Amino acid sequence: MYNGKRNRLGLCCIFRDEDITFKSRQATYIERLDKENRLEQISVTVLHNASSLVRAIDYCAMNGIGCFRVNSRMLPLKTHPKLHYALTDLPDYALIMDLFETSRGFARKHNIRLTFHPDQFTLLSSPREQVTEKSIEELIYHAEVAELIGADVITLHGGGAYGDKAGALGRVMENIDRLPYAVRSRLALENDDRVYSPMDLFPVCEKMGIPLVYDVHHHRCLKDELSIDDVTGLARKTWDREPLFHLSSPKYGWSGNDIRSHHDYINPDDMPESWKDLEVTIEIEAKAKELAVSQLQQELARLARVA
DNA sequence: AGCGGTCAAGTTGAT
DNA sequence: ATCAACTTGACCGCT
Repeated sequence: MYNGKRNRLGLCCIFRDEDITFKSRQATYIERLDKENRLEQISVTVLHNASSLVRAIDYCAMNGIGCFRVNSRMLPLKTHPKLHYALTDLPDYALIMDLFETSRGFARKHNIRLTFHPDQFTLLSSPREQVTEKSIEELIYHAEVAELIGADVITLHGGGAYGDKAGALGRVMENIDRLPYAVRSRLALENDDRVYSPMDLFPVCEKMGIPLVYDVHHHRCLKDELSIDDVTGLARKTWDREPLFHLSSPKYGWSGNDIRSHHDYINPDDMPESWKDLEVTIEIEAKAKELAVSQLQQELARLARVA
């Protein structure tokens, strides 16, 4: 860990300069192949991704990065309605499992926390049962990979409000009760920047025993009556393990007309002072990826020396 | 090799 | 009505 601080910074999904990549496949292309070729193409892609995951964790270990968020497309098209497959169907199944096992062991050895953040199509608030069913399937897929590689968090947003926040959150709670243990034990809810503030989500978190991922940038975009330090304290209490927070800086500054889009780097002033000495994981959502994490590590270390 | 159009999926709010 | 934004641009066909 850098500078003796107890918090750890996390890198999200991809690298900017480092030659570590994750691939995906397009459904329309795969669909045109016959069954054998479909599995072959997907297998090669998954093998590449699993190998990149090992390298990503290694990079984090070598660079004092304590957390890595894993791309949801690790197993591309795994939950596609027509193209879905089982890991055991893949020709490179054994190799892939070896690499996942290596990832898990490596992450544990170097104390690198692994997380997931499923995409915007995964939500538990929709009034449409079909959407909910697909979402639960998607969550089960994430949990399957999470078990294999040893990831402990799957972060979701509240989703839409549909003109009735209380009703939507009611559905979220009902649907959390439908989740299998592998999902539920990893699920966390994150405040977003236009619908659900921390204040909106705390009651759900409390009732359901689900931790809150506190995104301070979103909170600055969508304020409620709670201060940053209020939410920091309340969010920490929702975790029975190390809390997970998110941090980013606005691309055009706080006085720009779009404060929501993310900057390439983090302005250290945007890091809440109270976070600096907490034992928490802070995922860095910045376009420059590993360069942004590295720069923030250095800035924070420098500021700590000055102070 | 490089370029432009396209990509499975949901919802919101700006234009 | 269209589109960008959201946790991440990457893929594919054509030249």
